[in-house]
Amino acid sequence: MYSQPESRIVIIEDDQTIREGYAYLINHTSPYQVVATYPSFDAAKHKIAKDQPDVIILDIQLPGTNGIDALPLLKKLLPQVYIIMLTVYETEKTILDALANGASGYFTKNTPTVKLIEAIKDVLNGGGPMSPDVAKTVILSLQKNPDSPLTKRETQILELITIGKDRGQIAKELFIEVETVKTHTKNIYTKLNVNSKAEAIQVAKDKRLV
Amino acid sequence: MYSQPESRIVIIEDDQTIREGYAYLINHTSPYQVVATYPSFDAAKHKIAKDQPDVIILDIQLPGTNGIDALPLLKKLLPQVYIIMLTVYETEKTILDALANGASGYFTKNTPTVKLIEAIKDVLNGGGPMSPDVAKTVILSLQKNPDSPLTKRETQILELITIGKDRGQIAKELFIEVETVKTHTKNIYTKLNVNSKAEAIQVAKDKRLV
DNA sequence: TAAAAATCACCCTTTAGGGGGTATTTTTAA
DNA sequence: TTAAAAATACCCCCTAAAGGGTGATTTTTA
Repeated sequence: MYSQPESRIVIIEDDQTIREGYAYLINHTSPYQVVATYPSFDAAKHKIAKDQPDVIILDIQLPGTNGIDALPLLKKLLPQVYIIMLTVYETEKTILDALANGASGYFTKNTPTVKLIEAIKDVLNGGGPMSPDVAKTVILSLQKNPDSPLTKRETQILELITIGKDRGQIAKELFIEVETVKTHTKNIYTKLNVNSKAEAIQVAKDKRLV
Repeated sequence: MYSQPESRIVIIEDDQTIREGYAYLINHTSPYQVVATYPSFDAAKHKIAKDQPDVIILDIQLPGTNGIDALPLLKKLLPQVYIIMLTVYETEKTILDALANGASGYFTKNTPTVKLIEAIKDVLNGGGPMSPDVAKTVILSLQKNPDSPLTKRETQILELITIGKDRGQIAKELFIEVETVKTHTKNIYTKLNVNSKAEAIQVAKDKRLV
C-alpha cells in the first residue's frame, strides 16, 4: 500500500504556534492534507473519528489525558490509524511506552517539518521512522550487557527462566537432564549473588543479562 | 563528539563485488577512509585491532563465524568501535539479536551507498541509524497487544510478575495488601486460562500482554 | 445507577524450587 | 599437549511461596 496524496492528517498538540505551524507547512509543502487540529485529546475524542485520519501527529505533553494514555484510546477509535509521537522528552521509558502502546514513529519537537513529512510518507508505506537519537535510545534498550559473568549455557538457561519456563521445560528444550539444569541454576545464582529464581530474573533484567 | 573526516572504516563482507564496491564508493564519495576489508571474521580477527577502525561494516552471512557471533568478539577486541550490520535477512530474531549484541545500526543489503555513508555519520555522532523496514520490525517487537483481556491493574501486576517480583514485593510497590495481589493474580490466571505464574509469564510474553 | 474493577480476608494444600554434596565428560585456550 | 573452564549428571533433604476455594466491601466508570 503506497502513500496516497490525499492522505488525511490530524494534529493533536497544545501549543498553538507549533500546531498551526506544522499544519500550514504540511498543507502547503506536502501532498498531505491536515483535516483537523486539536489542542488536547479530550477535545479530539468525540470528533476525531469523523475526521477519518490516516495519520495522527500526537504530542505527549498534553493537558488532561496525556499522549501516552491517549494512544490506546485513539487506537481503539481508529484501529488502522498511524500515530507519530512528538515530544520534548526523550527518556527511555517514555519512548518505550509510546512504542509499546502502538506508536508508529517517534520524533523530538525540534524536528524540521520536512523530516516530519518524510515520516508521514514512511509510516504510510509501512516503515517505522524515528529520529536518530530516538533510534539510539531504542537500540540501547535492546542491548545486552557485554560483560556478563555468565557462560553461554548459563545465559541461555537464565533466558528461559525469565520467560517463565520451569526446570522440566528447560531440560526438554535443551536436551539435557533436569539435574543439569539445576546445577546450572545454582551456578547462576552464585555468580549473580542471589538465591531464588525471582531475584535472578530481577538481576537479569536490571543488568540486561538476557 | 562529532564525526571526524579521517574516521577509519573496515568492511567485513564475503562478497567481493559488494565489498569492493562499498569500499570504492566510501573512499571516493565520502570523507571517510576504508582502511581494510576482509572476506570473513576469521580472516579479520588477528589483524583488525591494528587497523584501528572507528566503524565496522559487518555482514551477517559470513563463512565461518557469522556476523552475530562475531559481534561480541569484535566488541571485545575494539570496545569503542561502532558496528553497522548489513544483511539480506530481516527476520525479527536476527535483527533483535544483532542489536542485543551491540550493533549500532542495521541495514539491508539493497541500501544505497549514500545511505550507508549517512549511517556512518550518524553512528559517529551517537545516533542509531536503521532502514525504515528494520525500524518497523524493531517497533513491532516492542508493541503490546491492544486487545488484552486484562484490566489496567491486572496488566500492571502481570508486568511485575514477569520481572520476577513476588506477592510481597508487588503489594509493597502498589501500596495494596498481599491478599489483593492474590485476588488479581487469580483473576489473571482465569482470564489467561493458566494456573501458575510460570504459565502466565509465558502467555504474557507470547501474546505481548506486557 | 447498574456493572466493572479494585480492594481485602481466611482457610487449606502442595509442589516447584532451593541448599548441600560429588563426579565425569567435553570444550577451550595457552 | 595439557591444565582450566564449561557442561553434564545424580543423590538427599526441606520449606517458603504459590495456588485453590469462597465471600464481601468499596471505588470507579460508563
